[in-house]
Amino acid sequence: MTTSRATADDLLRLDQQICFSLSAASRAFNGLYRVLLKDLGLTYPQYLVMLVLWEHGELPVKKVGEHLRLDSGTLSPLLKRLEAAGLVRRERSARDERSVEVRLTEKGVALRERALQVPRRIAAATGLGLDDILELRTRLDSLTAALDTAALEGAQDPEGLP
Amino acid sequence: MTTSRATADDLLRLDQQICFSLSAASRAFNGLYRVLLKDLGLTYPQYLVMLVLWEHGELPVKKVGEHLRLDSGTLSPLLKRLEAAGLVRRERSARDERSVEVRLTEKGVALRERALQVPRRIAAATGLGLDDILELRTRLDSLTAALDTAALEGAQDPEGLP
DNA sequence: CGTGATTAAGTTGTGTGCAATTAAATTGTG
DNA sequence: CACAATTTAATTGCACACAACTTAATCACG
Repeated sequence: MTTSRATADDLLRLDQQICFSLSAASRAFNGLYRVLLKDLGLTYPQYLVMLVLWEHGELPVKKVGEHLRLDSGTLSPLLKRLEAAGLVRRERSARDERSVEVRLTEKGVALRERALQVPRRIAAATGLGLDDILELRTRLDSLTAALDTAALEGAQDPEGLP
Repeated sequence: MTTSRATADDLLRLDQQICFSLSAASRAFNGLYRVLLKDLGLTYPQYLVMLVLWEHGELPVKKVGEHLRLDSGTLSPLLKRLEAAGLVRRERSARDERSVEVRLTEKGVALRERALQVPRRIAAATGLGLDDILELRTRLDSLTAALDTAALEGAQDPEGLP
């Protein structure tokens, strides 16, 4: 037990650095988006929803959730706020009354024009070139896929390791 | 107006991919930690606090917040929960009665032994080698620094761009 | 010494994020 | 057709994050 103590300690310290770095980066992004989106009256998750709607026009709540990996527990109140802000309308689908269609209002469509400047500012703030950004995105996506797989597998102890 | 439309559209789509990738990765990590930490009875932010305390032993709330970039609005209730779980004690400093010292209990110290296995599982789940992990950490840290600087500068429109 | 500025925690309010549950509609199957 | 299983939103409850504010203690400076 004493023999592997030093290594385990190192891992614990390393882990602190890794998980901290990730959550710090995430919150730093969030903070910058908060500043940039303040004028638009949007939060960062609300902006993500609007991006999806700007691209697809009209979608059931379910599809919005699939695009963003968010469930109805998060989306329902968020969409209510967007509706209260006059940016979207929610209507029960006539074809399938379980489903609720989310549709942009004129005001919601119009907001897109003002949002067009956001990505440029974000890109500038990262201090990274387009290639670096794309590479980072690729890395993050494969990391996400790996983490999801591990979580689904119940996160058993990795086999074959001491 | 029509001339730059396509480019701005592309940027908006690109932005969707980048910001989504980051928040998705962050939440995927969170989800895996949730699974791994369930046995320990800790949430991910609580685990971060415990890591800091395991390394430093005893710290005022202020210092914990500096290590993790969290303010008292987040830490006060979190520390109360850790105290209710019997993992830490909070005591007003005798030297400076504005300050509250957070100290591990015996139970809190003991929990460290069970936490030692977490980083190994996380590392295994990422599917990355130690070098890749360290490089990713470096990238994320510099990204965080850049984003913080931009946010502090009020996120003015980047100069010299159309 | 006294008073205004500063600092440290805590509190309040808003907005996610997610698990668990509920309610309603649809689908599949005998 | 009837009825169980599934699907879709919504709701509830808990735990962050963070802004804005409050309270209490300390500091700084005349």
